[in-house]
Amino acid sequence: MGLMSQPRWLTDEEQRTWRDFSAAVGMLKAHLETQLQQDAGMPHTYYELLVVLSEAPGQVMRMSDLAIATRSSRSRLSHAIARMEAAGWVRREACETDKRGAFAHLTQAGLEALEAAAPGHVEAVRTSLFDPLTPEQVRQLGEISATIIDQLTPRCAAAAAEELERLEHDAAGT
Amino acid sequence: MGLMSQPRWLTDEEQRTWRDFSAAVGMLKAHLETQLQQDAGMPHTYYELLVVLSEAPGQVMRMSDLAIATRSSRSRLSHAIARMEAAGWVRREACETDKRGAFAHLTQAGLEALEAAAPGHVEAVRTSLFDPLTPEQVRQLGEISATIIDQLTPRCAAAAAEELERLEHDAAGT
DNA sequence: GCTCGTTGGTTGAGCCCTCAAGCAACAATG
DNA sequence: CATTGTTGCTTGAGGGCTCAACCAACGAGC
Repeated sequence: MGLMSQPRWLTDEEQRTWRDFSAAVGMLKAHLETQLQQDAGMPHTYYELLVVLSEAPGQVMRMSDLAIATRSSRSRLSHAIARMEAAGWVRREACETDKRGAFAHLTQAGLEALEAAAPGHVEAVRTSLFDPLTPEQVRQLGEISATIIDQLTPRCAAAAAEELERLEHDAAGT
Repeated sequence: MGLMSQPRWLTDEEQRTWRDFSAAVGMLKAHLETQLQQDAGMPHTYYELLVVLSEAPGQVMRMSDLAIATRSSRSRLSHAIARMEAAGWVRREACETDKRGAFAHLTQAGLEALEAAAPGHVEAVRTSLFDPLTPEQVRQLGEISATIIDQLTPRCAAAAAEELERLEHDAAGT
């Protein structure tokens, strides 16, 4: 966009939609966050970590992979795993083949914490999101979400593509 | 729900929708947050405070009203206004009629900060949300959001409705 | 007037996050 | 090898949020 271009302001309709959407997302997030915090004593991000870890073969993942899978920064993951290790839900393990690496290993206590937390959380998602929406709306929400993801992914995709191209170019140059 | 009732797990379809929705919201939020932080040096919540304040007559609001209007806790607002006052965007003013009360007054610098931040933020909302969606999808998103808000409002709505009714009743009583 | 509950607002501790810096182990190059 | 850059992960500082505790000012009842 040009430096001096007029900003394309939102129409009243769009503004109303945007505010409702913001409010809905905020309320939903707050609702799920407090439910999980009160009933299971963990923030939602930790719950997601437990879910992803529990689905991994052997309940073990490289820190880096876990970060990517949960769209988390390395730093955040490091802090989070530190706290979850203190809670006894997870154990760090060294990597033999690459001594920089570290594994996060879901413990039995972690699995139990997840299993205790899951039903309440799913129920909350159901009652606050899926139950009030019609099946058609659920479908629409899925498509809308996919579109937004597509729109926002380019940066990573571009970086990845660029990376790939650079590698291929380097390879071609040799 | 009964104590021992089987949790109503999500179907694969629902699970996919939920994960996409979570991802979309997370990415959108992160995108807007970093845009605003980098271009205007403020978090999104502060931006919202500036917007609401700027729309108030005289650019002044009671702390309490501002908290309600932005769906913020009193505590959060207090901390936020403290920081925004330090940034020179807002000034606290005492209330004469109720000496407990406090006003938040948007300063000229605050208004300018908002006007500087707005175009970039709106553009970001456009390009990441409204542009990629069809008008029909925008309409759908509005309805979906309204439904979610309805579902999650009961607590506040009950209080607000009660308040309104009380006020009307008082007026009728005179 | 005094008490007692409520209301408006602030404060401090603690948690989660981000950002930038740091460090050790690897990998490629000369 | 030695060097240089990169990768995998950690750390510390600082910001924003919540929660509970707090305080002052109001207001209703005796």
